[in-house]
Parts: sequence; C-alpha cells; structure tokens
Amino acid sequence: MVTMRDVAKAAGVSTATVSRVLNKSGEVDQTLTERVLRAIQELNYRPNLVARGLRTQATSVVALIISDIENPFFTSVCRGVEDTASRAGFAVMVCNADEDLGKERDYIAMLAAQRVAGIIISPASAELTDISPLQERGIKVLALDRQLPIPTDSVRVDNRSGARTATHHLLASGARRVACITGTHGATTARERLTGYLEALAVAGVEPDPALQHFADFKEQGGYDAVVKVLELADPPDAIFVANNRMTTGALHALVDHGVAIPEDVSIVGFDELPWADVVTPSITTVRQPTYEMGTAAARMLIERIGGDDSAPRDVVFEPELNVRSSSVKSRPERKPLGRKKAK
Amino acid sequence: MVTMRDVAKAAGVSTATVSRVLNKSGEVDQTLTERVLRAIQELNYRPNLVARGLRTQATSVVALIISDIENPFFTSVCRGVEDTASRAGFAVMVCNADEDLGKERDYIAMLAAQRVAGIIISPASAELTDISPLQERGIKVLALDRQLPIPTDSVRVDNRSGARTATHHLLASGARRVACITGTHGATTARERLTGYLEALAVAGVEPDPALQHFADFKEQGGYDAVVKVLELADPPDAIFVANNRMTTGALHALVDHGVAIPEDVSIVGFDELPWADVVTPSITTVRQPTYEMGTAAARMLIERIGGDDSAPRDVVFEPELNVRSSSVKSRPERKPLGRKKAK
DNA sequence: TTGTAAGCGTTATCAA
DNA sequence: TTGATAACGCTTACAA
Repeated sequence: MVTMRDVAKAAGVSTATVSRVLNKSGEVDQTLTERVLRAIQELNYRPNLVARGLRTQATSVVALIISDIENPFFTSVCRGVEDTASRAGFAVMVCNADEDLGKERDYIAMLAAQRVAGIIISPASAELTDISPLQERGIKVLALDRQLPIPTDSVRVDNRSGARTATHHLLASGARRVACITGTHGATTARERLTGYLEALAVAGVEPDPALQHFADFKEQGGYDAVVKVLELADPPDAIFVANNRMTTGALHALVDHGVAIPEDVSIVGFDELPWADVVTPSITTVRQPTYEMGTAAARMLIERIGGDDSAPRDVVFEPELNVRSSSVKSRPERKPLGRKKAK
Repeated sequence: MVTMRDVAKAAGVSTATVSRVLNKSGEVDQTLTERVLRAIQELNYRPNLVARGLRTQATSVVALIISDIENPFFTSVCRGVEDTASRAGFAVMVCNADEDLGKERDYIAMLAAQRVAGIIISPASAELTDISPLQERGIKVLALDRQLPIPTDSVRVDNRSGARTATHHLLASGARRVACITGTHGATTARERLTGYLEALAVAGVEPDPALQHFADFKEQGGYDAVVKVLELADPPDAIFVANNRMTTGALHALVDHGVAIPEDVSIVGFDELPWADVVTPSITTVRQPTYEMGTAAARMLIERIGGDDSAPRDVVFEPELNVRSSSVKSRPERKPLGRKKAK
C-alpha cells in the first residue's frame, strides 16, 4: 500500500506539496511538481478515496436506489443517469432495494454513512420511505418515478394522463369492459395509473367495476394471476390495461395459456415500452415513458444541486406517449405496420 | 453531524467505550452499555462508515461490475448476488461498465480506493481488463460470465456446449445452412459460442461458411444488422443461432420486418432465456443459463474468500439447457406446448 | 472494566 | 512557494 507519505519521501517534499499537486490547489514550483508526478508514476500511487472522503466530507459518487433491477424501465433510466453523471466526473452506484422497506433503509443508511454526494431514489413507499439520514448530512436527494412525503426534486411521468389515454384508446377501439391491473398499493405510480383509468371510464360514462381492478406486485407473476382472476369472472373483461411492463408480460402469458384471442376476445395495452412489442403477433400497444431522458434529466438536476444550487425543489413531469399497435384495436383488423427498417 | 465523541460525552464515557458497545468487542458494564445506547438513540447517532473503513481498512460492501445493465442476464445474476450477499450482511453496489474499458478502469480504481471487501466482475475484455489495483490492496475478485487473464475464482456456463447443442438441434430439425451471430470479439463468451457452433457443424459434416458468421455488439441493433446482412446473401441461411438475448430480439425484428416466416423459411435459436419466449408465436427456442443460481454461487464464493479462504482459485461451470420451442422446428409443425399454468 | 492516546491517509491552516 | 501540524471520526493497544 503506497501512501502520500511514500510519494512525498520519494520526491523529497512534504505531503502537503503532494496534495497540492494532486488537487491543483495552490501554486507549486514547476520542478517540484515534476518530481512529485514522477514519484507518483514510479510508485504507482493511487490516492485513497476513503481518507479523502473522511477529510473533505464529500465524495464524487452518486447513488441510485431503485426498486427493481430486473425491470427494464429502471435499467434504462440507469443508463441515462450514468451517461450524464460519468460525463460530469461522478461514479454511479446502483442499489436494488427490491420494493423492500428494510433493504431500502439499510441502503440509505449505508450511503449516508459513505457520504455519497447525492442520491436518486425510486422510493419503495410514498409514506414510509425515510430519507432523513440523508438530509441530515446535507446529501442531495432526487425522487425518481415516484414522489416522497417531503418536497424534494423529482422526475416522473404524468401517470394519470398516460393511463387515461390508454384506457380511452381501448374504449374508443371497441372495448366495453376494461380491466385495470395496477401495481403495489404503496407506490404512487400504481395509484395514479388506476386513477387515470377511472377518469377515462368516467369521461366515457362507463360504470367502474371493482372486480375488474387489481393491485398486483409489478412483476410477471402478479400480472399473470390478476388476469386469471378477471378471466374467471362471470362477466369477464374484453380489454385490459396493465400498469407496467413486467406485469404486461405476465398478463400476455395468462391470455396465451388460456387460449384467449388478442385483440378479438380481449384487447390489451401495457404501460412501459417493451423491446419486443413489435416482434410478437399481434404487436403490443404500449404507453411509452421516455426512460433514458428521465435518467439524464434526473442526473443533471442532482448534479446542479450538488454544485450548490439551492433554489426551490423542482418537479419535472414528462409526458408519456401512446404507441398504438395491434393488440388493442378490435374494430378494424390492423395490418402489421410496414416500413420499419431499424430495430428498437 | 453527531459523532462518537458526542455520544461519549452525553453518556459520560469515553469514545472507546462507545466503540466497544457498538462493535460488541470487549466487556462493557451493563449500566454503561445502557447509557451509551440511550445516548445513541437520543442523539440519533449513526457511525461514520468512511472513518471506520479508514481505520479498519475494510468495508462490508461488495461490488458488481457488469458490462450491460440493460441485459436481463446480468440483472438476473444481480438478484442472485444480492440475495446471498445481503443475507450475509454485505451491501451490494452495482456498476455498469458498459463494455467500455475506460469506464471499467475508472470503476475498478474507485472501488479499490473505496476499499470494498470484494468484487464480482464481468470483464469487458479477457486480455485488457486490469484488476491489479484490486489485487494490490488484497481485494477479492471473482470473474463472472467471462474469464480473466490471471487465474481467479470464476463462475460461468459452458458456452461451447450450449452453442453446440443449439446448433446441433437446428441441424437435426431440418436446417441445412445455419448462420451464427455472436458477440464482440473481446468477449470470451462470444468466441466460445462461435466455437461451439463450429464444432456442431463439424460433427454434422457441414462446411462452415464465413459469410454466415458475424460478430455483433451483444445488443438489439447488432443482431438486427447482422440478420439483414445474411438475408441479403445470394445463398441465405435457413436457420440462425444468435449468441445472446438482446441480439435475438433484434434478429427477430429483422426477420419480421423482412417478412421471413419462422421457422418455415428461417428457424432460430437464441442464447439466454427470454421472459416472453412463450408469449410470441412461434414461441422461441432458447439456451437457458441458470442466471440466478450463478449469482448466488458467485456471491457465496466471494464471501468465503473475504472470510479468509485462500485455497486455489476455483472455476465453477454451469451447464446451460436447451429449451426447445417452436421457432426452431422445421420438420413437424409443433403444437403450442400445453399445460403451462404459471407465468415465468 | 474503563480511559488514554496513537494512528488510518488525506486536506487545510498556519508559519516560515 | 513550501512544510509542520492539526484535524476528519473511528478502532485498538496499552495503561490504569
């Protein structure tokens, strides 16, 4: 383990001078600078970031706490965060809290203790997630996808609008009984998407049926089970709005397993884009979120905060976009869209 | 910022005693212990892990450096690593090197400087990835999915065997000209899967055609472009073996866009399981890797090393499994498999 | 059983 | 411009 002392000794200077050379703080004589740099090179010295962090009370690490690392929505956001953050000289650490409040608390504690510069979090719960350990230490926090009880910067999409558009589209395309499979109760996104669905029903003058509304777990199995339940109803739905990508996959599995024709028997729209939406027959109508852009926006805002910006918290809301494909259009049997020459 | 000193003062003891209580090291009087615990509670004290790490030269963090966070293979492995590691009291940080040697080097440097306890890495390059900064500091390293130049613990699948089985299956199912779309040159997995493909051809007495072999980028676009190239050949293939999940998605896009019938015109087998392999028509034949198990095995081995195990490096090789579905069977038109009652 | 004090590898404040 | 030296918050001999 070669330390700054070793470098100083080798270069015949003090550690203070080595530090100044390293951080380009203060003026250092040209000759000494060269001696120091050579010593660093020869000894293959690497500064100890733990010690530096202890001394400066700051690191150039930002963390990303997500609730499901197996969900393409989050991994795509990750990419956006990372591209922006690493360009600004920050390393990104991803922590998977897995919708688990306990794990989330542990990660928050750990990151607070590690003195990361900032964190982007997709909270497991709107009410119960506690970011006070971070705020106490002045660590900047940005809420992603979901909001927090305390006002903080946030980046998300207009979930109600997206759900409304999707539901409206199903009704307009010939559906009359639309089911809604949304996520866990705790997540604001799940509740907002349900609200949007209900709003669209109201606008169309359709009486909502509680039997058609399900809270599932945001994963494949949850989507599968919920669909099985609504299919077993005496009066089953002729359309389903599914509130996220993984549940949509599960829902499709269930429909296929039960020999349900899509969209003739049941049409379907899923929230979140699917890489394979165009590969399947019928192709799947989705509500696309601008995931990558959300990631870059989140990183940019967080880094500004770290840079000292202390203006009022901002809430950036992106607009999701309905991508109409074949799974949702009952009336006129659509042809597979032509002319695509590029993979997603 | 409340430190150990504050706690000590509040409890009327020394920091040494507080430390002993905290770490359950040494015997501490019952009364004092209680006073300390109460002070900790009242002041809401949180130990500073940076300082502790500086002092003990160790942290209970393991890092995972992966080459593509958008690839479900890696995210599933992550889950395995995390479940095992967090049960053993380790936090897991995921870093996305993105097949980029520069980023990878930066992350290695950073993690070395942070003094993580160990890292699991899927190296960007078999030859150029340099883990010496880690080894110099005694940080345990395990290679995942791909191997390293230096002997280290490793967890991977038998890529040659998987590719051989897939290719053999295509030939046995009626294909006569099989193309192979593999990953980047740098990755051992890409080369091994190509080798397996060639071996299967050799066994079947089929002359390999370089025009049917492509190195792509492990992503959708690469798979798409490669398929377009082989389709434009004067003598196009009647089957394709694709060496990973994302490229398989791209390959399917290309086939669909070009109106190619699967499996009648071209049959296809993809390496890596796809969550939606059963949802599409035809369902997609895949070579499944036991991703989650690989993650748990990797974490277990790494943690044993951290615990002091210094036996010879182990190379754990899992066997991939061919999952025959409809996309690969030309001869007898298969019925959709029945009896599945559970989503993936 | 408890406290004192010496580090861990940096950075920053002084004097020189 | 440079160098002692005192923190940063913690753990751990060693002494009491």
